[in-house]
Amino acid sequence: MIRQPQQLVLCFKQQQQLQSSTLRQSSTLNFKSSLPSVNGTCFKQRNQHKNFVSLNTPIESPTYNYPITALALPCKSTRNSRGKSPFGIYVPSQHFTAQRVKSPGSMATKKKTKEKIDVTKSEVSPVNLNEEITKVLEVLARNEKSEDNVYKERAYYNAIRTISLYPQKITSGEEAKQLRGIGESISRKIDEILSTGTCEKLTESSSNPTTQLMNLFTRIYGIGPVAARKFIEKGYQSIDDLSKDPDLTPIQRLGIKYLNDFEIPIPREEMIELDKLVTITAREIDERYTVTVCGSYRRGAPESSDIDIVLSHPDYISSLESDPGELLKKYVDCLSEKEFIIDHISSGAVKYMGICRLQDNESRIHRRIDIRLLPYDRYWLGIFTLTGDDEFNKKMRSRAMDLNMHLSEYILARKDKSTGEIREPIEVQNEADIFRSLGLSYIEPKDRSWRMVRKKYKSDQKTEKNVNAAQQPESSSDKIGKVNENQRGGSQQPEASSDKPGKVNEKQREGSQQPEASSDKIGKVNENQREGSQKPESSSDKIGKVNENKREGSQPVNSYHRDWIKEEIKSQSSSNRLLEATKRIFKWPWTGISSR
DNA sequence: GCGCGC
DNA sequence: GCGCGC
Ligand SMILES: [Mn+2]
Ligand SMILES: [Mn+2]
Repeated sequence: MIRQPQQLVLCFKQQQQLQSSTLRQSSTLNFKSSLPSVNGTCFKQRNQHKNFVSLNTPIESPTYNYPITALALPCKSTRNSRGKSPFGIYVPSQHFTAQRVKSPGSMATKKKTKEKIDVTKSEVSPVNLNEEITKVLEVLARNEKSEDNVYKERAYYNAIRTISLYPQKITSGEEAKQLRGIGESISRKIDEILSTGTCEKLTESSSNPTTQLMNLFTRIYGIGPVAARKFIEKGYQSIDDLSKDPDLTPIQRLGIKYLNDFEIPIPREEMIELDKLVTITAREIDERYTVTVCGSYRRGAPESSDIDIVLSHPDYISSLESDPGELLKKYVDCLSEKEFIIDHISSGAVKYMGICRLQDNESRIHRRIDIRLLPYDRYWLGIFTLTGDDEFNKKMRSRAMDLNMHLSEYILARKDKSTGEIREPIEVQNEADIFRSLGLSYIEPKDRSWRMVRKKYKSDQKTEKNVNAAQQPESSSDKIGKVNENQRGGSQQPEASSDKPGKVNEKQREGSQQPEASSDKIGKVNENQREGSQKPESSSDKIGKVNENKREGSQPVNSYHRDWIKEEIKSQSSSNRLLEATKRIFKWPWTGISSR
């Protein structure tokens, strides 16, 4: 029985990121399954946010008459040239893997294409010499984001990163095209920018009212591409129009209310004050709370966009019997009583999102605050994930998949080869354990900002000790003192404090204090640990006070400069091969950027 | 990439 | 399913 081509809807959410090459329109896909073998063409439909696959081969199956919603299953990224099964789809009650067919032609042309230059392989520019170009590309990237074209957005950011590192002023699109991340389309735009200062795509979009409105509306917290489009279809022309809509969700109303404040970055000085407040507040309720401010702040960024807190308590661990209870609520209530938290966006048992403000003076700006309650014994996985950035997390999880493992803030585990089932967790006592299990060299928090565009750098003095730190963030012209704070913070590795969370043993289940670091770490533990203070301590934001804070009995002031041991960089640099391998795996080596 | 809350 | 978080 011959059938018409069937459409499959591919949903890429919550699955391994699919490289744009995998998603390119007209890619031929071949599905091998319990159903007869089929293949189809991948395409994107206008005004649809999903990717479709139309089947070229007719299929006969009981599911034929049903709309088939397909999920892309974990797939090997295309950079894995061993390329087992780069694609898989899931059909309700049917489960089959699929293979992307590489046409012989495309293989041949792939071989023919010239090796692209990796700018990070040689000396990079300390400053962005091509700002004229990257500025335009940044707007184009943001436009694509508003339209929900995440792959195009990423492509632009990749290009921007390359170009901003390029050690010369680019004089032609052809020159730029030699670099990785810049292809036909962007190189053409570069020629346009060089001769006219702008490009057609930009002028076109900035004169297109719909694009402008998309950009405007998606700036509002709680309004994504879908909602924005809906509001535009209703005919709204401004935020004023929008705010009269009865269908606005409470969250979107907050988004409008605080639109201006949310776009003001949080300087690191303020982050440190916020850190102090949230740390002290937890101690006031219960000494056993552990508060760690993560996100860009932990990556050492000079500015942050919000406050990301990992909260942990020995009463909540990753066992079926353990439940989060009111641990998070109690903490949030306390912060609300202090009138620090003033509005709530969402509030669950393990994740809280809200709005806060320091009150010491009227000029304080409203800030976004996120709090995640994570199992005490999974503390380090939580820290790792919540430190990010998102691109870094994706790459790490992708790496885990390549190794047939699963990585999330809750678990690092191997998967069963045949069933794909997640097996028992791999022990994680600190962040270094995660890198080790993934076969990677240790990457410092300050080197984990893989998404954002590099802004300013000062040329670097490479130390033998820290081979990773090819560059350090340049001091933002304002504060000199901040630089030291950042650099020091960057290399500071909060690991394995004497009472660090992460390990649950019998004692702990009874709610007693933490044991010492695991034995395999002892050799690396420095003098800090032997002090055996009750709680992870912290220094204030000034280097001069570090020693002072190391004294036993001093109160933790914030979570950042906690008196944890520094992961021995020496052990990293001793394995230069591992470092080189790590850089190879991720094609974009970390460049020392600290950004939010 | 994976997970939370609505 | 959307929007958000990293
Ligand atoms: Mn953040
Ligand atoms: Mn956040």
